[in-house]
Amino acid sequence: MIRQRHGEKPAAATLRRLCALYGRLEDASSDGQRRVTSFELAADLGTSAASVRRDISTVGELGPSPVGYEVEGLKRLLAETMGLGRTVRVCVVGLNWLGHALVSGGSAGLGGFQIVAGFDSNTNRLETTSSAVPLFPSYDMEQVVRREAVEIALITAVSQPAGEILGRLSRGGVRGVLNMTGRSLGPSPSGLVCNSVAVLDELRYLSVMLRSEEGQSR
Amino acid sequence: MIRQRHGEKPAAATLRRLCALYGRLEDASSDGQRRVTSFELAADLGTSAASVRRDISTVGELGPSPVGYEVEGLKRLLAETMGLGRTVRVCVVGLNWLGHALVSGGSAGLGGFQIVAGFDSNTNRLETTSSAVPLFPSYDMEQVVRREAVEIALITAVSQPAGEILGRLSRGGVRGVLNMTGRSLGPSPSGLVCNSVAVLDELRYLSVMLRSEEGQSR
DNA sequence: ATTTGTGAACCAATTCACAGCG
DNA sequence: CGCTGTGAATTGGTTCACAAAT
Repeated sequence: MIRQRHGEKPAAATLRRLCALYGRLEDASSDGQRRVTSFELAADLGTSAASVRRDISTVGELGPSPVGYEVEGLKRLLAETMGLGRTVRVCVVGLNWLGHALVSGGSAGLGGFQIVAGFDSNTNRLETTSSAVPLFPSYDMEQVVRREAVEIALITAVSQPAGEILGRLSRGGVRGVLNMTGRSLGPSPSGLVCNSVAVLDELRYLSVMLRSEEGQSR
Repeated sequence: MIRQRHGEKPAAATLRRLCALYGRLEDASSDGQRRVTSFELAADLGTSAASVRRDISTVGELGPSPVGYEVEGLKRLLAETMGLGRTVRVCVVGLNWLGHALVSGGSAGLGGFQIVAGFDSNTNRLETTSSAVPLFPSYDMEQVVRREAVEIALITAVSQPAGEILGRLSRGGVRGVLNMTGRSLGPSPSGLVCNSVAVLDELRYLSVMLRSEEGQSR
């Protein structure tokens, strides 16, 4: 009972939330949950129920019923329309504390994203780092990512010229980059999509929210 | 030449961007940069110059000049109006790969946020973990965070009842939580602000963006 | 010449409120 | 009843375009 939907592509903000929703469904699924209402999902995701329903409706519909969404069905619908669910090969660039943690943890807790290589320009560090995945010096990056068919790079640190690194990745066939350095990487080569997650910015935002609700009830 | 601004409080989206902007200014400052234009900032932050100017104008103004913003002045303005710049004491809850990396790295790279304690309910792990900060069992959480005056908790993992952990933190005086577990923590006790950063969701979003620009030019 | 600050116009996204259904 | 799906209304956010300043 999955009806695919009208051609209107979902807006950016909606896509982002649908990704979070998909994650929540994986959890619910592995917890053995069968059905889930828009209200429960909204509470978990920190949105409104109306928003959850609206988001889902942009991508398909599962038939109105007074009983909520069927977890597996909804998960499958999202996986199909958004191309999720398959395994994606990723690499880690920069073996500082974060990069080190990622490669030593292997791909545990990374869902369908599989770490297949780690890079650092400091060759000493390549030897002293314990890792669950093979490590390479940065000058081999282009060849290794091509050979290993890496789709996405997690960048945790860059020494000096970020453009150089992005170039190597792009030429090696990488198409997406997640910038975790907290600093700008400069302009991306065309064909390379670049996102960023900045823990530090998030902490700052949290701290200003605390400051601004100093006095009042809520 | 800092004129403080009208009482209209900045919108949420704007505040978030201003936090990122503040980070960029710290970088520029330590790189010895003197002045910076809205165009440069926009390129670094991935927004438009108009948006940068609008954001800044919600918080004050530094007098129009054909020469850009003075880095130190703007940084100071943001620090004052948003309460940034001071040192904030934080703790780490859960010593999995990420928590371990955070406590062993000390507060390096965390800007003005200082890690003062780590917690885990597994007492074995407390002994086997190398750390730059003192570690405690979870049942001491309430007392330790009170004693150490912790303002914000970074949660990297929870064993079973998340509500229990949030309760201890809140009773101990913690006012903000950054959820890095990738899973919902359930309802927060009142008075506890909870944000989340989900690397996995970000990776998913990146992967759907790649899929959806498979065929076309841009 | 350039770059800021800002009305005004525009576009996007969220919420409201309710019809429809099991 | 309780829950979904969705027009309509509303709120929020971004861009445009230009006056002011230097």
